[in-house]
Order: sequence, then structure tokens, then C-alpha cells
Amino acid sequence: MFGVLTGKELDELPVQIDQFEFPPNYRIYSAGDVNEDVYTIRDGLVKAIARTADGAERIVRLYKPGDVLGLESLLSDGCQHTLMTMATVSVCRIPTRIIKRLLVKSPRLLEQLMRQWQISIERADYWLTHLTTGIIESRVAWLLKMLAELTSGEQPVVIVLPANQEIAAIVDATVESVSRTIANMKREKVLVRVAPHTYQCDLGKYHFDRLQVVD
Amino acid sequence: MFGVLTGKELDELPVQIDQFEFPPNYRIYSAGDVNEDVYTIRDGLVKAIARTADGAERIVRLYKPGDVLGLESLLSDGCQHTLMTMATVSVCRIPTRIIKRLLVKSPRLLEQLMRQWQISIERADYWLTHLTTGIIESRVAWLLKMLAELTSGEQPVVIVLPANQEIAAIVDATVESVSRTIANMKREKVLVRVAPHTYQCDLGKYHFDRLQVVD
DNA sequence: CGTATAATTGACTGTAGTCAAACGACGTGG
DNA sequence: CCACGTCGTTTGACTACAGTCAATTATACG
Repeated sequence: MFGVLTGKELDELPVQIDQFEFPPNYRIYSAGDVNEDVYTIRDGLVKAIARTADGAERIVRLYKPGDVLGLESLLSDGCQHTLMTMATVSVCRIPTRIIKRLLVKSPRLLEQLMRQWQISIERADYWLTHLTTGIIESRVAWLLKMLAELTSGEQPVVIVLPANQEIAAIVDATVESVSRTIANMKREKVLVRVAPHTYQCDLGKYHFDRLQVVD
Repeated sequence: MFGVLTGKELDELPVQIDQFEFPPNYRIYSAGDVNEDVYTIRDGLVKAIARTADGAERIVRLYKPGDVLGLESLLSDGCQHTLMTMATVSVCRIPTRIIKRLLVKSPRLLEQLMRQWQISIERADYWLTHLTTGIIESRVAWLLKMLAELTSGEQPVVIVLPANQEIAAIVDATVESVSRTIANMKREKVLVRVAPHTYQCDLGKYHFDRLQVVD
């Protein structure tokens, strides 16, 4: 994200940024917390958790390398949802006040930041139209596709499969339904285990590029 | 939104802004269009439409008075979804280039804009956790609650009921299921017709404030 | 007042939720 | 190294909510 800054703007950055790792299943912050930092993800996945009216947990967004966490702290409101790592996550931390200061000086950083917000929105729409619509098998397939896209095009595609409970919280289903779906995919060799939690994934049988009706 | 500008900043605004109305069911712009303007809604509702993989239409967001439309044009990307009015909608139009120019001068406008983006994200999460989860009756009830909140607290609450097809596109259900639900609510006097498309709405029997389990 | 469009209702089907039990993987401590 | 316990996964039987298809009735608008 800070690639867009000029040399002079970068001068004051290095001392302020530190880089470190969160352990797996670490709660970065909880809904309601006031957060003082912004993070950019270098490696790993982070899930954003919200609660439904009946108290169930629902995963509403996934952040991946390159994404920015905690932008809402620029508005000094409380955080909207809980952020939790899904594996070991390597991040850069930048204090909010640094961003605020740089923001008025660098229009390019501003654009970059607006773009991040925009990405969040687009991803929310994607989530809504692909991961909460249709039969469960198709929702799970879309999720697998999302996970597969993180592997930057290597063949064969190998993904780290989240726990059934997490998948269920993403596609809005019960653990049992997810289990049946995933078990089926294993039988059909869509998923082939290569290591604990790690599967080779061949989504060939799913046709994501189905014809889109246009007006 | 422009209430935050100082007098000097406002000076160049008036000649650039014009105010007018869109007719009901008017397509403000379509997915893929490049849009040159930003709109603030003064009155009426605007729906954002996306398409699912099987070509069905899905309403992914509602914009209400005070909201800003077309912020993605600040990034000069194509628009993500189709925007369509739900009734007569009164708007202010501001050319994107004016916003861009003002943005570097007014930190308060910047904050206002970031807040708008943040609001969109929060609303996406709300949509996900309330309008796509649980049985259809509860989703519809949440939608009615949303619509009721637009009426700024007058009692009794009177809302303009969207067509079943629109409700279906919001809560991810079929027209028939929505019809059954709405028909039931009419029988139970949750909805009482007072004019065409207009109903008095008493959501007393629904308990939105159900206990939220906290960690 | 008549017609097009939307809403309602019925009968049937199918997907996924619920409840319950068995199985498996993994880590701990003996 | 093995036994045990915990947790996650799988599977079965049953139920219920919502989808599908089709016919009928109501509503809005010219």
C-alpha cells in the first residue's frame, strides 16, 4: 500500500512501522474495541466475524495478503466486527495517526485508501451474490474457488481447508450440511488430501462461468 | 454531506451542483458504466442490483436520504452494480472532478467521505447478518424494520411496501415464499393497508432485541 | 371498465436443518 | 510407545422450511 509514497513521504515512515506475526486463531481486536493501528497483511488469512440476531457467529469477510485491516480506526469509531487470524499471519502495523498525517499530504495514498474501501465493498457484494445464494454445494464451490485464487495460479491447486465450522459460518449453513458436501467432494476427488488440512483441489466439474443473462 | 465545508470552500460549489428528480424505476447507471457524477439523495430510495451466477437479480444494498451514490467514480473504475430508483428520487448531482478538487483541500470532506464508505460496509454486514439469515419470516421482518426506520419515528409506523419481487431479491427467496409471508402478516394485522402499496406496520410481535450471546 | 400485471393459494418436491450416534485424528500423559 | 480423552468429522433417520409448477384471484392503471 505504501508503494505509492514518494521518497520524501517515506522518510518518516520506517521508524513508525513495525512488522510481526500473529499466532493462529489470534483475536486481533473485538467488536466495540477502539483500535489505534492499521495493519497490512503480508501473509495469511484474517476473518471478520459478526453476530446474527440469534447469537450465532457469521464470517462476513476474509482479508488476504495485500489487504488493509482497521481502516475504521481512521474515523475513530469503535470496530464493527471481531477480526481473527485463520493461520499464522504476518502483518505490518502502522499507527493510525501516521496515516492521518500522511493522508493530507499524499493524494496518491488517499486514492490507495479509497481503493481499499472500495475493494471491501465489492467483496461484500461478491460474498452476498456467491456465498449466500443457491444450494450449499455451489456456495462451498465458490468458497473453494476463492481459496484457490490465493495460490497465485500454481498447478495443481492446493488449498488449506478451513474447519467445517468456519466454512459453515461463511456459507450460512450447519456443520452437518457442510460436512456432507465436503465429504462428497472428497469422494468425487474434487478434494484430495495431501497433508493435514491441506487438499489438492480440482474444481473442473463446476461451471462458474455459466452464462450470465443480460437484460 | 457538504455541510462540513467552510464558506470559502463552498464558494465554488453552487454553480456546479444541480438538483433534480429521477422518476420511479429509473436506471441511474448500469454495472460497467463509467459514471462522471456523484449524487446525494434528498428523498426516496435507490436500490443497488447485482447478478448471481445463475443470472438472477439480487438487491445488495439500499440507499436512503443522506446517502451518497457513485463514490466509485472517484477511482475511475467502472460501476460495480446497477443503481435503480424505487420511487421518485430527488438528488443533488456533483461532478466527480469537483469532489476530487475539493478533497485535497478539505480534510473534513475527506473524513465525511471515508465515513460514507464505512457506512456502506457496515450496511453490507447488516444485510448479511440480518437479511440473508434465518427463516424467511424473520428476514422479511428485519426488512420491514429497516423500512420503518426511514419514517423517522412517527407513530403509527407507515411504510411503502416494495413489490414482492423486490422483497424476494432482497431476502434471497422466491416471490411465492415472500407472498405467503406477507399475506400472513396482513392476516395477523402486522401489516394493515392504508393506501396503494402503503401499509401501517406493527412489528410488536417480533423480538429484534433478542438476547445476544456475548463470548 | 377492462386489461395487464401482481398477489395469493394449493399440492407436491427437494434441500437442508435437527437430533443422535459412531468414527477418526490428534495430542497428552502414563 | 501405547492408552486415553477431546474435538472434529461423518453418517443416518426424520422433520420442516422453502422451492417449483400451476391455477385462481386481486390490484393498479390506462
